[in-house]
Amino acid sequence: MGRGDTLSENYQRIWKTVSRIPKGKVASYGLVASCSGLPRRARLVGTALRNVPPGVDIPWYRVINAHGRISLPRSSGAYERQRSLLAKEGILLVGGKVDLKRHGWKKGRKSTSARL
DNA sequence: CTGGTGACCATTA
DNA sequence: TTAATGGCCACCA
Repeated sequence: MGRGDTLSENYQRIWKTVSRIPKGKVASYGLVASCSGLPRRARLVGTALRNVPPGVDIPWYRVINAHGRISLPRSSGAYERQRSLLAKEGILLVGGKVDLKRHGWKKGRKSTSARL
């Protein structure tokens, strides 16, 4: 079987990584790229999320930019939709940004000590 | 083919 | 804080 880096395979890896982001957590495009074996390919993550097939359930809204901001036009309905879906999981935008210290996804880190 | 654009990012000024 | 720059590269006119 052809294993390599075709565009569709890269999308598959990206979608799989995004599906692993726990509820209540968020990850940056760059982190998703790295975790998918595609370092420095943050832009591809944006493209992959834009191309998620209809009907496929992927938590695309848990992906935001490295500054903790939503990477969609403020005036668009898409922005409000993402903000709403995040809020439903307890992730609120404070000053237009997500508190990454609290909601940033860290692979294999125990959430023992609670940060207030 | 070329050039512009974009759900990005780190660095520099 | 904002702005510019270079890297990355799929996609489209």
